[in-house]
Amino acid sequence: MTPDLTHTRDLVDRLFRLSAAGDWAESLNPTQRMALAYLARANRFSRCPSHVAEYMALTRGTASQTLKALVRKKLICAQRSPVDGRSISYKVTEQGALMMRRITVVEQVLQTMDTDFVRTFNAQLEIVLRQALLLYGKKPFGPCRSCQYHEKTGSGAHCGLLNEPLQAGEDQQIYQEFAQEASDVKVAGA
Amino acid sequence: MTPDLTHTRDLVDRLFRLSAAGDWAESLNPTQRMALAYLARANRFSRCPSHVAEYMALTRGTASQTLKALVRKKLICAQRSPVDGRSISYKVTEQGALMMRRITVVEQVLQTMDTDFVRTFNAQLEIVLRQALLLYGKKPFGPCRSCQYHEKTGSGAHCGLLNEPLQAGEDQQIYQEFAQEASDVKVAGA
DNA sequence: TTAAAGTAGTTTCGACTACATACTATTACA
DNA sequence: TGTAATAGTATGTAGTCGAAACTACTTTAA
Repeated sequence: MTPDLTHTRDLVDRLFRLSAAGDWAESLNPTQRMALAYLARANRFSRCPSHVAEYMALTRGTASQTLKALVRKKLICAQRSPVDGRSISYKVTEQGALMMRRITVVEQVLQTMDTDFVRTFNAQLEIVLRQALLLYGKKPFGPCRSCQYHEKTGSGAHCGLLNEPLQAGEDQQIYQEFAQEASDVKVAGA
Repeated sequence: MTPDLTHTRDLVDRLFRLSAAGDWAESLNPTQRMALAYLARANRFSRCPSHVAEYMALTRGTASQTLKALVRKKLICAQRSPVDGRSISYKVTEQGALMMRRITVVEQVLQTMDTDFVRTFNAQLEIVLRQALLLYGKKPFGPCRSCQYHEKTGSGAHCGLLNEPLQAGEDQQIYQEFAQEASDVKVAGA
């Protein structure tokens, strides 16, 4: 019997909505929370409005609005790029970082579960998301370190795409220009 | 190494948002789509505003608004209960049913994947969702048929909780008063 | 070298989600 | 028979969301 795909879709929807409803917090709605969480995890090349939009599957206009709301609440602050006059990068403030310490619903649920189970669940979600991104012509994301342009140097690391040296710890952050090595790509259904 | 729970949460969020963005359709936003999909799958005892609210993890007020929007668009219609003067049940119109035929993003993605993979993914999502519902004191849902109050009779089936006979096919629909048998509950991490 | 095309971000508009809160009908129960 | 519980709704505030139009830079190519 083929599985009911509508049911699977339903499960994803409900899990998200349950978590969204539970994570509404004092003046921080699910959208704002996700944008803030992204900024807190993205490296310094990936914190522009268009990156947030791409990551959250929003239009640039919508992302711009949400970012403005976060600035109003002093959870992030804007920094103009010295290189490109059009570009703006957002940085999470201390207040914003503090906000991210709260444990969310999904995390709380997963804490009660077996480590192996979580690992498998994670891997499966990644496969499905990767496939979805592929189907929709969107860029994959990942930690800088596992990008094919990541180069180890004597003292630290270097980005071969932007030709920029990387600071310590930066290679663990999410990177927009991420390009996965072919050998790393997992095959669905394995 | 313990898995990164924040990352898992992120994956759920992104998968949902990607699917939500892709499924925006002519005058039908993701919330309305989900409410309509629920009504299309719920049995006749489970199509009230409060049921929709419970299922979608919304307040009754918000559910009421969304339902009103669907009525405006003639995708559902209201039916007052003859038994309880407070209660209203919504029914999907033909136009609404037609709208539900469209294949959604997640379904499209899963179609490209291995059947066994989808089955496993499904089971895992169910385990996580069940745990989340439990943690938040929410009711589990399921097809009428697998409810502990479901009783087979000679000609068809009967609901032992509401003491109502069930019509043909009705036992495949989603049921709000669902009570799962203890032996059916899957254990996480298996 | 400058005009056209492209890119980054913003603004505005209209429709709507979402919560909280307060409110109106019922219906249940003590 | 009155209070409590339940079902649904209205209202107000905040903010999401896409579409489209717009500003201000940057790249490209003639």
